[in-house]
Amino acid sequence: MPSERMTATRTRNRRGEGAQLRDDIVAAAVALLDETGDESAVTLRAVARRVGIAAPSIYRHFADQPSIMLAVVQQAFDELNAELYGALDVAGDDPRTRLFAVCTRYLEFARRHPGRYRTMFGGLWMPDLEASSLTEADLHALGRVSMEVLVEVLGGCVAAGIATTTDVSADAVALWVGLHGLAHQQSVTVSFPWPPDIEERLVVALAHLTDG
Amino acid sequence: MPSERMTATRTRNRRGEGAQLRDDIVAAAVALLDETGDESAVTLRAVARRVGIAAPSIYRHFADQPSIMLAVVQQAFDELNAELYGALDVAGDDPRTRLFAVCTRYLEFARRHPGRYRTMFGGLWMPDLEASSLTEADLHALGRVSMEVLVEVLGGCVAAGIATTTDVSADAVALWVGLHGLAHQQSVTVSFPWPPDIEERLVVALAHLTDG
DNA sequence: TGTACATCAGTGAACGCGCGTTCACTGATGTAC
DNA sequence: TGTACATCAGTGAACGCGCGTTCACTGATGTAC
Repeated sequence: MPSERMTATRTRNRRGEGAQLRDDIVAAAVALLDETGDESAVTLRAVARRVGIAAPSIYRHFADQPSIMLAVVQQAFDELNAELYGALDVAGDDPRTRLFAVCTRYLEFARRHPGRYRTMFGGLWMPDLEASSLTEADLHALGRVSMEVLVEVLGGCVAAGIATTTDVSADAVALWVGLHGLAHQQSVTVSFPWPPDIEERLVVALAHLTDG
Repeated sequence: MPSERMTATRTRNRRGEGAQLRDDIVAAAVALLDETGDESAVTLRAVARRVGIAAPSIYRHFADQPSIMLAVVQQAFDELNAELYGALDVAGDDPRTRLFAVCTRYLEFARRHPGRYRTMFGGLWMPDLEASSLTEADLHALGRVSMEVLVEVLGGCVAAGIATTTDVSADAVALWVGLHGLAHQQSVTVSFPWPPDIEERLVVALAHLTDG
């Protein structure tokens, strides 16, 4: 009889496959975050219950509780980056289509995983930089891919003559700011009196598109 | 000897002036939030320690712990609204100046009170609507003033012929989204590679200004 | 003016809870000889 | 092929802590008579 009520029953991993549990722990933390939308619900013990293991078992794979959250965030950024590249792959050659494909996919990610999005950009998981093994460069690297993709699609519009941007990288930042504002607010509130074309309005303005 | 170590010593209020403590409690909660930047640091007991009272004394003024947070958020929105009206009062008549005065003031508020800004728009304090006395209309009312001010200054630019907006209220929402994205990210990270003119870039694009 | 009393502002002790973390351990499984 | 042993994956009990909340209370202060 386990001392904590568990929501799952696991069979122990074979020798040499203990690392599998690490992935299960992160997945359970993500599930808790998505379901509750509340970062503080992702406690070490709640994660352990979810996975179906005893709480101390987590220490074989993570140094402490914040490390779990950090792993969740890093994985979430990887997923977001993959989504954006995926949108590019499917989008074809038209620069306007490519721009909107990326922006829409970004917003969809936030809508589909509001808890994760809020956590990624909420700053609460941010490690004490001196206490952690992460460098500030690592942190910036997490979001850099999104920015690179935006620079690429925005540059495509400029090259095609449908956007009047003179400083692509600065306007890519402005575009990201707009996307982030919309994504964040949508990840917080379900009911908000949005204009129906808020996304297009935002992207057209920030990308300085000249051609409908 | 008090049972909890306190950081302040208070003299008890005179009869009939007990309501004063309510303000002190909210002020202490705000101070904790501003200092730590962490909503979860604002516990009932931490607030009591900060005020210099015993923890149960709070129940004379708040039904429970979330009610404190709710009061903090409502007061913060009142402050933001006052700031925006204050910026309008000082700005004079030039519509471009008025637009930038409001936007700049909004961003300054977020930079000056990052913890409060994050809490206001972070959604975590949001009450269970059925458990709370607040209606959804009350919640929307909190942010409506900012939007009205934006509509006003944006409308002023259109009337003066320096902005090519056809739907002022929809573009005011888009402008707010941009401001919020910038304000939020700045309230989370101190080091971010912003273009130096990010604010102007954002406002000019989203307000569709035509004249430098 | 004096006194009994009601009210008000706030206290102190205690409760049960979930948390992160530690420690010594258990039992299955692969490996060396 | 058999067996001793090292390693690995994970456990169970316990710890101290801060939390939100409850309860019966205390002591000062204003008020009615």
